[in-house]
Amino acid sequence: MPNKKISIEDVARRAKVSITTVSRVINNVPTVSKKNRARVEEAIAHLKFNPNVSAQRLARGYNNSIGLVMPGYPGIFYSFYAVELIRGVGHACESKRLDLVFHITNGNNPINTSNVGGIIFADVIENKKQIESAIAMGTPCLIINNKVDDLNVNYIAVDNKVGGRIAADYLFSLGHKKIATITGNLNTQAGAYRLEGFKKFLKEKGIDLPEKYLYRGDYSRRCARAAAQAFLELPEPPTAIFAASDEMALEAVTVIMEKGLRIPEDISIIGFDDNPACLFGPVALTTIKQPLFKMAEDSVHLLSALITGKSKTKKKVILTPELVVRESCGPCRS
Amino acid sequence: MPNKKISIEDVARRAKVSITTVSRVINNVPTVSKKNRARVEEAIAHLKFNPNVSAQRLARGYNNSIGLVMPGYPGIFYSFYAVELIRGVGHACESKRLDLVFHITNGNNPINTSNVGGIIFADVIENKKQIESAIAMGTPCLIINNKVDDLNVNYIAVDNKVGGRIAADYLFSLGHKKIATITGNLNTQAGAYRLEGFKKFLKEKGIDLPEKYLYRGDYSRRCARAAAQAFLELPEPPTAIFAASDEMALEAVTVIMEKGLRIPEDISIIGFDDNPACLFGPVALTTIKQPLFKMAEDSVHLLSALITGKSKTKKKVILTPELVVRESCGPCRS
DNA sequence: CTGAAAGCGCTAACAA
DNA sequence: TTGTTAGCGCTTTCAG
Repeated sequence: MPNKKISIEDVARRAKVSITTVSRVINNVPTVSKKNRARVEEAIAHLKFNPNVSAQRLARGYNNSIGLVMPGYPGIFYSFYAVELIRGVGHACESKRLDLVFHITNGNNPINTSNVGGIIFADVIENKKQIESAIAMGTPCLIINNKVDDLNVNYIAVDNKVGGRIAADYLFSLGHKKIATITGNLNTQAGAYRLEGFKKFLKEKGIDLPEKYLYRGDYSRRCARAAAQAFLELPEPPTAIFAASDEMALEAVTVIMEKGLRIPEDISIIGFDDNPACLFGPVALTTIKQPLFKMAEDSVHLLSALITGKSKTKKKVILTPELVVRESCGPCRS
Repeated sequence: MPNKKISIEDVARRAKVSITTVSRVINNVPTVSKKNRARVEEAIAHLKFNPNVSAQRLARGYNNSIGLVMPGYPGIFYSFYAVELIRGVGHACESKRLDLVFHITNGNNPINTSNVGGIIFADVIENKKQIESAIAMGTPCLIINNKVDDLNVNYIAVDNKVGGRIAADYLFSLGHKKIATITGNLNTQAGAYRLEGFKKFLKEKGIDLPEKYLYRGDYSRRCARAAAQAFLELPEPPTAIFAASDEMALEAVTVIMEKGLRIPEDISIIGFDDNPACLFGPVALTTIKQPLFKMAEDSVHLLSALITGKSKTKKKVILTPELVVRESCGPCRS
């Protein structure tokens, strides 16, 4: 079960140098003669030597691998959100040659921080103590997509309130007054803030958001379907709908078209995310774009700087989402 | 940048025992007196001690973490396939308290096997040498969803030929003769085998699969859309379509309904995967189910047994996919 | 049931 | 430019 054990010593013996020299070659330390370097490289190649990472980490006293902690609630993996983060963090780690240690958490299992240099928390759901304890251990932490100001921790988040606001603003500018929304999971900050920004703008314009136009969803297609059906059965159906995710918007589109209504002529619909799936289906979806992939990549770079000590101060980055106009919204006709 | 350093020694000091005893407590070695165990546990809790994983691994000479290597071609993360594997492997590792080291590979970057106990390769695309070299290093390897008999390596795969066959059989049993298919990426074994099984069955029944009914896709919605459009424009459109993934099937459904045709009355369609998304949309999708999540979980268990030496022999597991009948296929009417 | 001591494979002063 | 040596924090014989 242990791996074959070709150690730095074997390499040193074959190259007829000290292990220090081998170590220098491994670590690209310049002060090695051309001749010795060549010999060492030959030996490494010949023996198919790979340094023992555990030994390196132990000796160095630090560890540059990155932990990614993903909340494990049902359905999260079917969200564009989760996939983009995994993809972004994964690619960034690969290109920086950092090990990515992936965890799915239920919020309770404590994380042994000793085998990662830092941790990226993808959203915060029921696992604040986890974060607190990681911070207490002195591990650099970074939270994605949640403003967590009370913990004094690094975060990169999108301004979801502004996102909700932009959606409302756009629909309003098109002349809509009867505007409904399918929210995300309101236990997530994203869900709650999008609704908040959305509602606030409407209120400023003197538009009411009655209960019947407010469907509390959870980002799932199931909810979106139920919501859309409910809206359409209303005596006064909305003329526009804001869905807190593209997935939900797409499902609403399907329901609406099943009923024989047209988009955007009869109903306008706007999503959130800028999921590539927006481009497919019967109508290209207008949406609010949030740079998930980039956030994920940036997180790795930032955390990496924190781990290596290149960056010392707490970073709090807020990105602004933007409107992407496609075909699913049109002027209000009624 | 290094973590705070509370070591086993600090714990020993506080508990007034030797570090050996502390080690025993950490590792649940039974031969520790109740009294000492309690003292050590108190000290561990008080000091918030976490064993240094790198030191443990170095001392033990092995490492029970699991590497998951995912091919990095564009679009893979938008597949149900990839997500299910990540989810399944992730959950299994979490429940076995194994570290999961996640890699996205382009096939070239060699993998340093020294920091994982074993590796799961999620499919094999252009990275056979990687696998070979991991095997050569003595690292237990397991391949998901590819029969790779020439490498004498462990695998868990679904029988894709049978899957394709089941699809053809079902459509044929419904009376269809004009059957088209949208294939997956034919560079993947899954894509190629599904087509092969599908074609073979048809041939056995004396049914031809003309070029016009064969669209070489890549699992993307884009392809599916193009394929469906092409089929519908044919002078003699097919009465049934087999799509090599549910995603593609779903997109085809959308296209077909956009044209005003009904499913399954005008065209039957069957997918592959049993993606939960099958249940949504205008018509519940009939599909071929493959147990991706379970395969992923099983992979972890199997690999773990291989790593710890509990299992010695090569395992080659072939799972059979099964038909899931829902609403998208009906009898041939023409 | 307990502890002393010898490494695990590597890095990083320090000396040469 | 090189090599010697002392650890990094833990596990694991081996005595006691």
